[in-house]
Amino acid sequence: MELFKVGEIAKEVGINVETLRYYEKIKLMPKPKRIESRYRIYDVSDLRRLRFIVRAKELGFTLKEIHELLSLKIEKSSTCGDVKHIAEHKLDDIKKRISDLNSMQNILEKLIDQCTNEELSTDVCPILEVIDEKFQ
Amino acid sequence: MELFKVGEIAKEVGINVETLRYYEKIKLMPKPKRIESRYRIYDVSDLRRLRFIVRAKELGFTLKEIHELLSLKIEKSSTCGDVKHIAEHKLDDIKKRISDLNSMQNILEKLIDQCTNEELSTDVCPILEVIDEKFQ
DNA sequence: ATAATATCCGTACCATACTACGGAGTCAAG
DNA sequence: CTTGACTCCGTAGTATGGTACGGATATTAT
Repeated sequence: MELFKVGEIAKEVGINVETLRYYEKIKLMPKPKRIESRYRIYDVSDLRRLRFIVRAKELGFTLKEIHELLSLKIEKSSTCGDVKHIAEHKLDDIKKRISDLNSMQNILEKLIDQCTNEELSTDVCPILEVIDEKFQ
Repeated sequence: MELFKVGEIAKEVGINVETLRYYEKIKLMPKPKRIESRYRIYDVSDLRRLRFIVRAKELGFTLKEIHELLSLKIEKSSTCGDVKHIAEHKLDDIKKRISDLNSMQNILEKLIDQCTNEELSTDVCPILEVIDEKFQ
């Protein structure tokens, strides 16, 4: 069983120690076990959770949203409906994000292609075509 | 030709007037024309740009990144290579985002399905499987 | 065994992205 | 023709998500 001190796990995921303490403070990360010296000790499940947090942040989710995503689990039969409801909401949001990112991808590919072919300049913003694809 | 006062265009895209003034201050939005009273007057191209900004923000891009995306245009042949380079970078980032969001989508769909079938509880976080998909 | 490095904690500071305030001028409706 | 809503501007305050500081212990390397 692999264990990490705070500096080790922080380095592993590319954040710094203070940030990890901050995540603990706001309850995004659970309080870890301590050894006699009061040093924090993390295990692989902490590493997994932390990796998710870091990547979800890069994907543009707020810490609050990440917390909600991590809370999506069926703990008692009574909360099953709630979980489903929230998950459907998140799913909807994610589908829209994917769709809009796909539009951006298309535009960027077109733009790169134009650049490659040394086409003549335009004074417009190609990226704004994303909006044209989306609205009307 | 449709024209808007600051309050009208702000309402149209769902931000408030101060935010729009802020975007102008940081040069994310261009300085608009003024009528005699010094009131700002916006047109449809401003609306288009503003809609892009708002959605890109929701997608998790910072205002700086949005500025870069909006600056991606071929103005002189000399900048063509630069534009291509930046666009390729952005494209790469966007592709990775889409891929990870797809993972999340799969997990959420599975979770919703489990909820629908009233399956038994688990004390784990289903969403963390996203990480398992990514790191072998 | 002692120096360098890591961790502890609380608190203060920082950047980004707004949001509110307040006094003055402008415009539109009754 | 005035009253209420809108806009002007600068400046100050707020929320989120960290980052830095600094003195005290703990651990590790030489």
